[in-house]
Parts: sequence; structure tokens; C-alpha cells
Amino acid sequence: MQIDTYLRGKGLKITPARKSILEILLGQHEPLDVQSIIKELHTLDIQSDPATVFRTMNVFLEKNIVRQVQLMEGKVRYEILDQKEHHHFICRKCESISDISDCNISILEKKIEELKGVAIEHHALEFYGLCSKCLKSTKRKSV
Amino acid sequence: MQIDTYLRGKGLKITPARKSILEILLGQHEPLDVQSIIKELHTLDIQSDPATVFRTMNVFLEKNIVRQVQLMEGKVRYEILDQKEHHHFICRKCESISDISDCNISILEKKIEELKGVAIEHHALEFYGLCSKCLKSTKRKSV
DNA sequence: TTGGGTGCAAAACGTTTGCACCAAT
DNA sequence: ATTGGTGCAAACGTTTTGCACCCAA
Repeated sequence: MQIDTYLRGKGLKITPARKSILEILLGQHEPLDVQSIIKELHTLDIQSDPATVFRTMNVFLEKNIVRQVQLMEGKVRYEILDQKEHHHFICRKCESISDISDCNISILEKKIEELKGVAIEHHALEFYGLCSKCLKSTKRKSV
Repeated sequence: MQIDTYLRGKGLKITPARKSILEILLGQHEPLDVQSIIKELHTLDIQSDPATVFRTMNVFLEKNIVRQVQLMEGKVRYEILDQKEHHHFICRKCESISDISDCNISILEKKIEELKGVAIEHHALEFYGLCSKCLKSTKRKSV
């Protein structure tokens, strides 16, 4: 299985929990917090402890398998760290999260690096507002 | 005093704690977490409870006096919500925080709004990496 | 066999809340 | 006098840690 070789390649032991967590994150379109991961594991008939999931996420972070996402919720979400960079749009009404992949931050980063003499390694960018659906329903009501 | 009139204008009662917290935030160049605010209050010989500071910050948030900043620390920082938009650069080595004020995100926002049909109300943008000082010392060592 | 992963419980934090008291209007 | 802010303690949710046990290598 490729998940096994992938984990082995990262120098990690293969365990049912790790494999399932990785599969869940790979099949996910939005970043998940630990409780959601546990819920997803439960639907696969795998029960797991928060401590284990947190520890797994910290290992995945060190190995650059996932990255953290913070959405002003008082908790951390995790998502697969894949090649194509993207950001998130969070609707303040329906709380949906959608990907924003067409904004080229790297140009901006280069400008800042030159201007400030810093080396930017990564960034966090999230947009908050009303999604198209909620925007329409708001307009309807206000008319 | 103008702080008094400002708070009164926001419909808030004036108390020593509130005035001092506001003054501290106004005189600060980087966003502060609640513990740091309490420490600053202490240097002014004002002792205050975390609960009070958290409550004050929540009131300030509602009144649009401050905004929250999250820097992947597991806690929230607060900074005065002023007219000129800026972002933050956090050095992973010396943990210094500097303002980045010359990046025009609004152009990007308009593009996203058109493309996705959403209404962006605000955003969070932080850059992480090495500041110019730490970058230099890293280079020196590696040579 | 051995190093490392796991579950459980406890602890550590940041943050919120209930309540009695006190201060600003 | 009344409204609302404060301190203290307790509660809450997220995340970490210690320890004994168990599993993958």
C-alpha cells in the first residue's frame, strides 16, 4: 500500500491509527481539528484517544506531512501539506470553509523579503466574510 | 482626557483597569496576550484579574477598539484596531514580531470577491521566517 | 527483543462563567 | 439607586505529559 511506503519513507512506524488518520486527512477538503478526526475514526470503527491523535499530529507536523490552520476558534486544525498552496475563506454565518487557490502571495513575499531583508518561510492567510450562498440570502432578506 | 471621551463615545463606563489597558495597547508596537497585559498593568501598580482583562478585551472587540491576532501559540493576542492595515512578520528564531504595512491585500480581495461571489469582511495574514538580524547570524555561522 | 506507539488519568493552559461585592453614573 | 465592572473560584475545552502496557520492527 502506498500509505505504508509513504509513512515508512518518513521514518515512521506503521500503526492502524496513523494510517487511518492520514487517510482521513487525505480525503478531506477542509482542515480538521482533533475532535473531528476522532469522530471520523469512529465511523471507521477505530476508537482512539485524544492524546494519541495530538501526538500523531505533532509527529506529522515535524515530518512536514501536515500543517496547522487556526481559524479564531480556540483550537487548531490540521490539513495535509500538499504542493499546491491555498488559503481559506470562512463564512461567518454558515461557518463553511472553502479553499482559495488563485492568489499569488509569493510575489508579495519576494517584495517583502527585499524590502525588509527577511527570509519568509511560510505564511498564514485566511479570509473571513459571507460566502456566496449566505450573501444571497442576506440580500433577499434585506430587500 | 481624550481616553475618557473615547471610551465614553463607545458607550463604555470608565474604570482604572479599562483606561490603563487601553493606554497599554495604544503604546504598544506588537499585539499583546492577556498575561502580558497583566504584567504591564503590574508595572503601573495596577493589579488585575485575568477574568477582568479577558472580559475587557471581549468588550473592546465588540466595540471595534481592538482586533485579535493569532500567531500559532495556542493563545490570542490583541492589538489596537487602527486605520492603517498592517500584517505581522514573526521570526522563528528570536520570536520578534514586526509590522508589515506595505502589502496591498485589498486588490487580491476584490479579485477573490469577483471570482467566488463572496463578501470579504476581514482577513488574517502573518508571515513566518527569519528576521534580518537572525538571517545574518545564520549566514555567518554557516560560512 | 527493543524502541516506540497507545490508552488512561492527571495536569497544564487559555478562556469563560457564576456569584457576591463594589464602583461609576 | 441602578447599572454594570471586578475579584475570586470554579468550570470548560484544548493540548500536554507520566506511566504502564502493548505492538511493530
